[in-house]
Amino acid sequence: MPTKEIPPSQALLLDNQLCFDLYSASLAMTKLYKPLLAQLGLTYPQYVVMLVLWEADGVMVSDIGARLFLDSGTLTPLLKRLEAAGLLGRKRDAEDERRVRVTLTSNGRALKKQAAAIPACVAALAQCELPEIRSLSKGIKSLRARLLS
Amino acid sequence: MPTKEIPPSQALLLDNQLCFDLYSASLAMTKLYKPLLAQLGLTYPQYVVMLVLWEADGVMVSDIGARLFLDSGTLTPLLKRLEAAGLLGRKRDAEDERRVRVTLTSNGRALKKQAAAIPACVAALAQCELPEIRSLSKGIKSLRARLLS
DNA sequence: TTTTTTTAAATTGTGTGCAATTTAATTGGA
DNA sequence: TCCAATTAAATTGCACACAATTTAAAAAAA
Repeated sequence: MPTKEIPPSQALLLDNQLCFDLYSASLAMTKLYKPLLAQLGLTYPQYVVMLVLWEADGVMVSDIGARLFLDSGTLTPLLKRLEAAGLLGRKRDAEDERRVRVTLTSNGRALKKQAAAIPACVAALAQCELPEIRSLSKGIKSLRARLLS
Repeated sequence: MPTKEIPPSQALLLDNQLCFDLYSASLAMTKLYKPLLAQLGLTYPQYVVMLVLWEADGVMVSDIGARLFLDSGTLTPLLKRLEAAGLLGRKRDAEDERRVRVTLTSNGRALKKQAAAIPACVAALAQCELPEIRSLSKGIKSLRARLLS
């Protein structure tokens, strides 16, 4: 069985880099989403921010960052674009003026209905069955947890 | 067994998006590589370009793009930075002046020795055993092939 | 209470990704 | 042969990611 160590001569082969599998598959996934999200006027990172807000509206920028593993340097300009698009509002918290609370507008909430069809559409385009998705998802989440620890 | 379809009410939950697992794990992986690659003066995308060239030197920009699924809009400025760093040279092909051939310098070839330790180092930091890496890699490569088809 | 430290966002600067366009060279017909 | 498609890089413009710094506010310490 192929469980031997990788010889040094093959350690740097591109095809042996799990990092590149993740990197290239993530970019390929984003390309698949692009035409679907374009119909909603969203980029992929904007879409995942909307996913967070559709689950829990009225959260702080830092809460979104903790959920998505992104910092304010990424989120602040992205949230400003979503605000300019009329999908959400940003307001300093009265309790703690350091924090900024993000709240969906009615347009932002309404967009969820249009997004509802996307996951099934992507699974179909990717020719993915549910068991494979579950298995891959579990393995990648487990890896991610160790990468971030 | 948990093989039932996902109900519509859960289809948009962030934790059910394989795309986000890939996206966040890829970014986490890049963060793990960053301090290691900083010692070589490389970013992560620059590193994968060097992996390609260490396998096959003297290839065209389009060959690198085909291998990495990246276009000239991404590669041209990246290759210019690697050229400015003294790791490679870019020269118009005499056979076909549209094409640009990329060739490692002696410094670029020498850097491979310093990079040799990186894969094992990453696997250790990620607390990854070889069977898990192989299994994940196989599953993600298979998915990527369908995403790009 | 006053000062120091910590914290949350925002800002700045660099390096990707990629769509769309441009430039220049090659190819493939009329 | 000449000229219209095609092709390979480069260029332009926009949107991330993220390190490093800044700003302002809250919390902790002296």
